[in-house]
Amino acid sequence: MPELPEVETLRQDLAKEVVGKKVKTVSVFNGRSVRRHPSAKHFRGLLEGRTLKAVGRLGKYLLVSLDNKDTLVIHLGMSGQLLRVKSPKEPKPKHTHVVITFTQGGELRYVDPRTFGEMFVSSPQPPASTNGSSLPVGMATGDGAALRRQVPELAHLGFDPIEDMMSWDRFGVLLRQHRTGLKALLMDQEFVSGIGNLYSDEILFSAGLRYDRPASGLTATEVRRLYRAMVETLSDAIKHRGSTLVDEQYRDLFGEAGDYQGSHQVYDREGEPCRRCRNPIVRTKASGRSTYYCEHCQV
DNA sequence: ACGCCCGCCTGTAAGC
DNA sequence: TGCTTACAGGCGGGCG
Repeated sequence: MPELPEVETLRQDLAKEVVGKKVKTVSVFNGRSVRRHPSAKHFRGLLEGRTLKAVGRLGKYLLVSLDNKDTLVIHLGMSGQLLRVKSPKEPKPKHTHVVITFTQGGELRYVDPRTFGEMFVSSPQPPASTNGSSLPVGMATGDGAALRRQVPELAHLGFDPIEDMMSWDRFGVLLRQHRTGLKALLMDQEFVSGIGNLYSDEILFSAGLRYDRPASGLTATEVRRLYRAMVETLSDAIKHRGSTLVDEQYRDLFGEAGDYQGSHQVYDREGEPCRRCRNPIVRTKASGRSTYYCEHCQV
């Protein structure tokens, strides 16, 4: 389940490996992976001949800038993987849905068993029209706003917790606008983008807050703890190149596993002792998702 | 506004 | 052992 730290790790790898490369051919083996396009041929046409200029990220979305102002958007969904391969002769894993070959040699492969992920080429919104008032309330100025103009399909996403820093006061104002439970709000991509089931549980443990605390009811101290926990947990996970769980298929661009799973405090640790107070970690259901927390450390 | 459920998918694992 | 069932969950949509 690639979330922000895993996607950021891939972004860094891609920036080193594919920027400057020119797309020679695109092969689509499963049209579902490019379902936003009328046809696989349409997708190929927008990509072939283009040079990759830069790799950005917004929440869980990878944004590969092309030399004609278009952007190749990649979302890994639940089980998506990107693999950099030196030789086309290397055996293709099952569920390889898209292969991009470069004129300089080598391939970028998109593998996705559950096909929840997707790739599409996006064109920037023509200027003129609206002002910024349609942007989400949480939007910081600068990069995030520019990315949203560059990729109109992602305009609904909330602020990126790593790219769009903000003051505690501002974060508190945003929290007070929602009566949702904290976990549901952290996972709401229109509020903040990039956090999924695993990191929401880790962040809330780090902040010492329960998953079902109403977002609008936090004290100033708790707002600061939550903001700090969010930024630090995600940053630590990026430093460790993300989480690869036993039954998860997340791998980096070279097929290597992440390293953060050993640092998990609560996720997938039902019944195991809390690393802080030794009480067993509790598992429950919240909005249909497995939720792990410590009854003693989180209030 | 918000909580909750479904459908989309496949691989894995538990249950009978 | 072999079949069926449950579970994993990102996201969009729908319903109460």
